[in-house]
Amino acid sequence: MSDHQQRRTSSPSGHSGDALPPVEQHAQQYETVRNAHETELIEDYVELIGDLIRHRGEARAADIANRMAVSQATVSKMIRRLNELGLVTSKPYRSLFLTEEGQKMAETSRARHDIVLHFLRALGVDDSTARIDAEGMEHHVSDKTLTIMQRFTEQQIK
Amino acid sequence: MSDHQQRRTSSPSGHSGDALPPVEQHAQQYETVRNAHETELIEDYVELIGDLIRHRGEARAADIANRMAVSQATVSKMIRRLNELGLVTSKPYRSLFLTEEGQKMAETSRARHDIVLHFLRALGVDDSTARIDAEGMEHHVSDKTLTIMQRFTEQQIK
DNA sequence: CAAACAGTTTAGCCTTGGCTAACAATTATC
DNA sequence: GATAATTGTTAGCCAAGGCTAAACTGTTTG
Repeated sequence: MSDHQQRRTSSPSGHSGDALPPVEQHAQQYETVRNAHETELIEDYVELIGDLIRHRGEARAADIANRMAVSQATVSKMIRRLNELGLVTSKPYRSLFLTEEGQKMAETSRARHDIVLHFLRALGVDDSTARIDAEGMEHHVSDKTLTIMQRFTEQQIK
Repeated sequence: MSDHQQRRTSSPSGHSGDALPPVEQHAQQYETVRNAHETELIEDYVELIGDLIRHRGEARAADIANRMAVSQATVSKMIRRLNELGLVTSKPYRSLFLTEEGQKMAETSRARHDIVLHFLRALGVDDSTARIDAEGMEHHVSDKTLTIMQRFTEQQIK
């Protein structure tokens, strides 16, 4: 037990910033972030594969490596994982396909990504900054917040 | 080279979603995210240590472990890294202190965190969701966007 | 003041996600 | 159609960030 002692009930001296959240809530914040990190990369790959298929007609490992700025070996290894996870199907030396589940994930990711990106632009962020920020943020925005962002964007446009 | 072939200049069929960004830009997005991930955890630890010191008078490994929902062994190992990075000083079995540099990092992180958190609340996100989202988002929001968020929050309040 | 307990550290393990180098297959080119 | 170039795979390395179990230190308390 013990979040150490509980002397000094309120904040000690006149410092800035909010109070510390209760331990359980605080712990949950960090856990949520760690969980997001586990799926994040997977989603990025799947999303990119989906985008490549949509925009170029096929997804090849070399393209993925280029666009992710990562070695082909890394992509190859990752594809094996995606296979094991049942997200893509692939025959050696051939281009990739998404499974049902993979397509669903790609779709969800892309939708989320778009909402965040459009939101940032609606907020007044320039395009290239918005793209970079969106890429990082998308995995950490809850559905609730996503909904609010979407509403905001629509209002801004109308 | 080659982002594979460039046939099909514009987007193929009437699909939704934005076009793919040019390879270099796309690659940079992913690189930025990867870089953020490297510093992210470090910043979280330093920020939390700073918060504990500010709010409780001291930072002990057990508190960190509790609040991060992580084992003490993990914290211990991390503290060694923070030491090597010159961010904290520690004597064995004693509580932690931030170096000059560590304090600067804690301060910056906290400021960023607060901006994002207050922004989300100003947007209309409920407190506990805002806290969780802020924790994940803070490391992926550029300075430019941060400025815009801050402006937004101020306007909302006034 | 000795024993029990709480806190810390160390050792050793695991998975992820990078990398390079070497090799294999496919595709393009002469 | 042989050879060169491109693309894909495999093997083996590394660091980061988790974990558990065991050993050690410091503090509290009977």
